[in-house]
Amino acid sequence: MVARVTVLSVVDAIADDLRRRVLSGELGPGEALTEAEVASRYEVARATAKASIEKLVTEQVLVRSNHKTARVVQLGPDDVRDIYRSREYLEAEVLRRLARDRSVPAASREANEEIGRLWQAEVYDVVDPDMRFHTSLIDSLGSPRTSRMYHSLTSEVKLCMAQLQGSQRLSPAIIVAEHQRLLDLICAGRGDDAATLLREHLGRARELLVEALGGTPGPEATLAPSVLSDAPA
Amino acid sequence: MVARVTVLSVVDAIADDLRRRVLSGELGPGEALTEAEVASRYEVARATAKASIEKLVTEQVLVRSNHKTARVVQLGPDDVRDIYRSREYLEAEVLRRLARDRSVPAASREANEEIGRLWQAEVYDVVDPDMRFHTSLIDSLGSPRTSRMYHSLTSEVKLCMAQLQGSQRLSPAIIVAEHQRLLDLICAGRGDDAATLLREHLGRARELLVEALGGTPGPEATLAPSVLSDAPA
DNA sequence: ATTTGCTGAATTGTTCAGCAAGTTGGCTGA
DNA sequence: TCAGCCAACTTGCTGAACAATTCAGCAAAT
Repeated sequence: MVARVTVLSVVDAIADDLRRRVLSGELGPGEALTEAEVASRYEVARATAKASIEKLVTEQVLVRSNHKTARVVQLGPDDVRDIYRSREYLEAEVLRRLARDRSVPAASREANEEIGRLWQAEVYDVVDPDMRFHTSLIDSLGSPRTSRMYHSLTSEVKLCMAQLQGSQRLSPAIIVAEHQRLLDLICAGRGDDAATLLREHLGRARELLVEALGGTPGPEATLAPSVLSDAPA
Repeated sequence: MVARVTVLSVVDAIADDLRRRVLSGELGPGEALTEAEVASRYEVARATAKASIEKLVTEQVLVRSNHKTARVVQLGPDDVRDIYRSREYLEAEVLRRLARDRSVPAASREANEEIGRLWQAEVYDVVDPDMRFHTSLIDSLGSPRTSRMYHSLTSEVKLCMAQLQGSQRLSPAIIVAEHQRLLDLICAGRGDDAATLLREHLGRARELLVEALGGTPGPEATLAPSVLSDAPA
């Protein structure tokens, strides 16, 4: 095994900082970022600033068309629906595969326990460990490309969160219970039921986000949470 | 509908041409591409060449680490397995969704018919319409992000093909039959069976590729092609 | 014989100044 | 009111330059 250290180029370092500022809400949706501004703020040449901006454009953190100045991406209701639909597609099949092998990732268990621990703390931020729960499911497959695809979605989810700070959150109690139920279904080899529960789980979060963004709720009726019950298959 | 023309920047045009040269096999795996070479070949400034190269690096067509010269990516057996596994994950769930709605995309039908048409031609290239068959299944969902994720995989599949020109191909007859069967299963609402057949279909192509790349075949036994029969569910 | 250190060529990372082309927003004149 | 025009700003690209890094080869030291 080769030991690896990461040497950040200036371009990467600036891109990282800009990404952080967008994700933290310091740069709001639609905000303009000219190359000259970035260059002077970080005291680098315009070419360097340009490269950083273009990197974030390919990551979909910024948007820009020819000869126009880059802006922080603005996610609308349709984007949120699409992001969550794509999450469902990928994650559902992963759950089926895990259920087939009855393989419950330890990292997922731990992430869910963490949500449970900070459940009754004064201020809790459930987003981060929640994300870890889902990504650890994906990552447990050991498929770099699948993980990479899912990562591009989670980064957009984080962007959603950043763009509606202060909106009401889902109850951590429900989240923890559903996560646990997902793991149980995997352990029981019930892939279809896990996929169905995942649809409800993600669907609820999605509709909350869509509503918070001012969109009208989707047409699909909330499914009866049949698989949440403990009735044997 | 507004008429749209796409104005390619110089950077994009060069990136497109380099990509074409890699995919056509003109640039073999591991081949070096220095910024100065690209700059002089296309008669542009080095900064422009650099941007083109970096674009292809983010697309995974080229690879490069800090201060090293970019090289055409070399896909090994593990890469091929990972690419096809990821394809399976994404495409299997899409088939289930399509089957749920019994929605058979017209474009997929057409793409498969095209494979059938050039089946007995002197020289046939089945790769392109085959790709179209699969992508049209994904695209029929109308989810930009799902399509984008799948596209990143198909471009790597094309790269595989480019890197082993002359290896034996699968029989077009079998491909057409299995594609048709997939569409039939979708039409019949048998999502699970479609997903299973897809696993076999992609698995066979994958093992052929892995073998051609000198890897040892994977451990999984070939499944009995039960769903290929016409027995009712 | 293997390691170490040096050196020079090649390559990348970044800067700077500048020009052409495109966009934006405000002003003018009908 | 509003189309058209102009000026300021911004991006796309260039060419040259310099610093930092990699790499291969070779000599010296262990």
